[in-house]
Amino acid sequence: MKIIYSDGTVAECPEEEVQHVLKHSAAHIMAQAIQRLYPEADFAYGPATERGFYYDVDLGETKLSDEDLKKIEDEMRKIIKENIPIKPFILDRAEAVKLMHERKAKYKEEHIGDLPDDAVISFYQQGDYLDMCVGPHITYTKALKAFKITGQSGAYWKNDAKNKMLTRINGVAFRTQEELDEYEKQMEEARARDHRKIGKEMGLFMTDDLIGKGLPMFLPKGYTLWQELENYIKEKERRLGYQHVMTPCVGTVALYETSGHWAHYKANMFPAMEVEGESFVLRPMNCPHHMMIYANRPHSYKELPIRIGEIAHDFRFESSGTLKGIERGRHFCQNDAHLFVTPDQIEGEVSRVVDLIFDVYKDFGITDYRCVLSLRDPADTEKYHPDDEMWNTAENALRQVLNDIGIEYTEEIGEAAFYGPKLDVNVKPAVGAEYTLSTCQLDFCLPAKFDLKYVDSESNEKTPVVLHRAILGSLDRFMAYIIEETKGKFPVWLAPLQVKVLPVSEKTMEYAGSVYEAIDAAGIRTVLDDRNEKIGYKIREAQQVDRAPYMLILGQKEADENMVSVRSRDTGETETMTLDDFIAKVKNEIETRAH
RNA sequence: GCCGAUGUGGCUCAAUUGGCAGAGCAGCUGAUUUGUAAUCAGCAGGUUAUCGGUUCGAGUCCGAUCAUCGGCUCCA
Repeated sequence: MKIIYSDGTVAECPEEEVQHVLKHSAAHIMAQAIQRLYPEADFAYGPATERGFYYDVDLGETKLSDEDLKKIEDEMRKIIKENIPIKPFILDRAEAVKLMHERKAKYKEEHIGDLPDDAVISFYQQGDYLDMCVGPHITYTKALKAFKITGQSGAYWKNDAKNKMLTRINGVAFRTQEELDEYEKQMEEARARDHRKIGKEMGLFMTDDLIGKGLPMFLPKGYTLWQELENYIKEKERRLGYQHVMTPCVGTVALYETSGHWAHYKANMFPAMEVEGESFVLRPMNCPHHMMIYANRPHSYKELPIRIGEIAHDFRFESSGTLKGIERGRHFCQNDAHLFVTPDQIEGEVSRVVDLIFDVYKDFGITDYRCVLSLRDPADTEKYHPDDEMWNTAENALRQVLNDIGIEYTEEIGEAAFYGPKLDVNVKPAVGAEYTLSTCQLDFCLPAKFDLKYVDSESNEKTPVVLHRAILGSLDRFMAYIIEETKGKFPVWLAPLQVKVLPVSEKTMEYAGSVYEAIDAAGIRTVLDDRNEKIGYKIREAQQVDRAPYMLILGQKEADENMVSVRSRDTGETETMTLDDFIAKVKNEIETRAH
């Protein structure tokens, strides 16, 4: 595939650039189609992205329907068929501003103003369509062979909620129709493993308008899984010297004024409740509670680090548009802990937290994640606690530790908590945008606000440093993630139903009943399907709906030989063994948390 | 919150230009006694999200509200 650079050079496109150039040129072809259909359209940004491409357009009062998107798609096909040549040219800044001004391209004109002084300002002409763009692009429109408009949404100009909302039209582009078909197949599979769909199918959780939006409820099967996660992580933490506590979900406004949440986090909190002249809030996080537990009595340096953990219920007033099943609700349970350490314990403790994160990921087979060092945006004085020296110390310390541990990470500005920088571990869901699973935050701020102290070896009072960390993040979100990763086919230790006992007919019901009793008595989660149905019917439900790791097929043969036929959910194969061997096998898989 | 779309039994979906709200699965009852991904028959199940409007007549058209979905901003 030939491409043309902004200086007019034509060259064969490097293999690794092909997708990107196709997507970007598709965005231009789409823009041309939009311009033909909506001559008043003013174009903002139209880049290629990881998933596809989009163009942000100001359409004035015009609103697009799905049919309008189809019309744009049809117009794109016409443009491709016309096989229009794509030619670049370069202007100096004054000429570029003048041209954009003449064409009433006010977003492009503003964009020129944002470019550095030495920027080369290039344009691509594509028939009657002109776009300011660095390129490169395909040389003729016919080189775009496969694309699709996937939808529209709103998007703020320059990603800032204070700016005007533009219409973002999204699309995907590929080399061939086959690649496009493959993409659509993948999208369908992703939708099939969406935790909201599987959660409903399996009866893991529910929501109800009368309960309230963003407030999912865990049903018996979902709560079983939940409890396994809770027990798992608390046991891990206990062995690492964590002490678990329980604290209330409501606190005084004064508590959050002390912590600084009231100043920096109020927009994400449910409003205060006035009771008997006092103001209370549902807590958005439990850090202040743990600070007060530390402050409950004096501490010697010999006690540190002190590690306070809690499976903590928190409530956040999330924007309605951001709620998503159990991945993001207005109530959730953090796997939270606060580590109170001396300055020279920071590196060791951060390192232990990082080890714990990856140890847990290994247990769950999580391999697809991304580490981010989240820093403050110094310009955002509203969001962040104002103390440059504190921030510099904390950010440098955390960066230093990460470098010493030797993990790979990228730095992102403006992603820190209001009180300190964090290491975030991010993952991608089946549908939607990346989110944070685990986090480890370094905090020099809250301990000072709460005037926390310890006595050092020279009898001087010192302020401890606090690490905030969540390994499973929130249990809700972590559950959403493993539902999607496993498609509901949980490993035995997590499966809400571990063994389903299926008698072939009522003739073997009594034998099946005794097998069921023995499995149940062994502490394995089991159900006896005593319905008068054919074995194929029972298997189908156990496999497809319950997703039970093991099914026991019990007919006359098994009853006569006093054996069980074990059907595996994952292989579909059957093995005959004694009941004792089967129970031992399952218990072993539970204990070792086999994948 | 913002932009757009959607909302019909528990679930998945039908219902032509506005003209009698229907099917499959699940549930219940009965028959069948079954060998590795759906046995047959019958029964029951709905104020079409809610409220209002247009109309002789509204699931369908209009308005408001609520919820959900795809994004944006934000976030564990």
